[in-house]
Amino acid sequence: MADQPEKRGVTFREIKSDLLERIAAGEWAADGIVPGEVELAAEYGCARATVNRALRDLAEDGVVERKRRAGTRILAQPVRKARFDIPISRTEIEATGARYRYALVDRAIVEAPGWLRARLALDRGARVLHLTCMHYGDGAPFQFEDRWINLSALPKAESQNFEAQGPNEWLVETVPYSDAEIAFSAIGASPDVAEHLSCDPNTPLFRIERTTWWQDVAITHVALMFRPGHRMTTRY
Amino acid sequence: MADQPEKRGVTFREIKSDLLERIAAGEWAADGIVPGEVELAAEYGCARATVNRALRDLAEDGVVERKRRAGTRILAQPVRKARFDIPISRTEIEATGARYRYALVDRAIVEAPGWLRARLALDRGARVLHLTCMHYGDGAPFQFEDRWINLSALPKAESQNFEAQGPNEWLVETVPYSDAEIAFSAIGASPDVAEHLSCDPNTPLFRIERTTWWQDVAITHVALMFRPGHRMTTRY
DNA sequence: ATTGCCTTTATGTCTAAGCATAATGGTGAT
DNA sequence: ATCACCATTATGCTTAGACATAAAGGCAAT
Repeated sequence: MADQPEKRGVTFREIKSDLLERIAAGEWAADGIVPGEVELAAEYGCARATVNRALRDLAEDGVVERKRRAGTRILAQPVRKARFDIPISRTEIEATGARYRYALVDRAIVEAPGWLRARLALDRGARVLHLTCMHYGDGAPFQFEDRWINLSALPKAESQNFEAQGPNEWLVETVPYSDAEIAFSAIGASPDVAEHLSCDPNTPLFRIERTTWWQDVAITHVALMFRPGHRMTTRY
Repeated sequence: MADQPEKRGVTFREIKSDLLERIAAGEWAADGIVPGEVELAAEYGCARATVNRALRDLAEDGVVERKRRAGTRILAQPVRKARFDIPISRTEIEATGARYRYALVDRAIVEAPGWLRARLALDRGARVLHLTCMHYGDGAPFQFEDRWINLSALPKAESQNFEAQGPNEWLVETVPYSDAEIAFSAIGASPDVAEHLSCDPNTPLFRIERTTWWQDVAITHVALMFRPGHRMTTRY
């Protein structure tokens, strides 16, 4: 049923898509366990590493689940995994061909409010830099940024005025590769945000919140509110 | 600078995180090109395949970009890639420990409206199945589902009444592995949706829209409106 | 100057073989 | 019966070597 006796080896892509078809056809639906790598390699007439690569790919796509010794199990209800690019606002705007403009709205050094202390695991009385900024595309409001930077983790931020360059870009340059937690949600525009985005208060806005760590110490927390009607899209 | 002369081989994970550190430290920031695989393999004292695995992983994470012959380039403004699990509502609700309940609100076979024809590339006068459903967690409204199914692509759907099983689960069983486009946005609750989600009209709701194809023919389009305050979270 | 071809080169992938590791299931002692 | 330990086994990872392929850059003919 799956026989590719090419002289040149079978590719892991071929194996992957063949396996996908066979899974979709329900070939192993019974107990949900796929034959072992050795068996599949024999069947496809290739090395085990090639089957391994195909199965590893399928596992990354969320089609199967692999556990040592237990074998490769087909997920009954595949958890499809969508991938999103998280661009910085300049890139996102310029990708549409629009002219990007940045503006600092407000800058203040304050004691971290309770909700932020909890979120970033800060000490009582920790000082944070609070920035609010606007990002425009072709002059029209695109995104409102409400950012908090942990000054004890990133004292350099205190000497930045963020008038010319947005904190997002500065942070990407300064702390480029960090861990992050990201959350998507909807929120009504507060009067202040509504003003900046030129919309009515309580207009539903798409919001991204992101908390960023570097080696387990919290660096920054940001809420990004997009102009009304913004859609974030991907294919998978 | 990077010297792991262990007797047992260096792992690709070690190489990956070491490379990340070196990239973050700006070691090759100048022209943005990382040494070739052979060179790195010599430096780490491991096989090229191991370096390859590490670099491939970094490329998948959006840290570097790899091109044949051209080498491995560090992305100046790394497009970080977040991965989201797209669960079906039953799974999502049961994962919180809540009791799941499904209800069909409405079912009708209609001519596809213009916006849907455009989106799914349907012929004029194409018939579609329009379903609206509710998903509850511990009796409380969780998600409102507004689904359209292309009957010419999936005639089997017509004989389903969807009273006991939601269309999402049925589709996952029936057309398991398909292509999809997904979009996140915010929208105000329509009076109808507000009623079902027990909230006020115009309450900001997080919305997921998904269009699904199987072999280039559109199967279904769905809009999922979540209860107020819903957050969709991931780490990366 | 432009076009087309050819060489070089770095990544992409496959093979064959081996050791590592985690989970399972059985065995034996208490 | 219970629990600690050990053997088994499927996946996870590394090695060393080879061929494939795409892209860059140079060379040559137009």
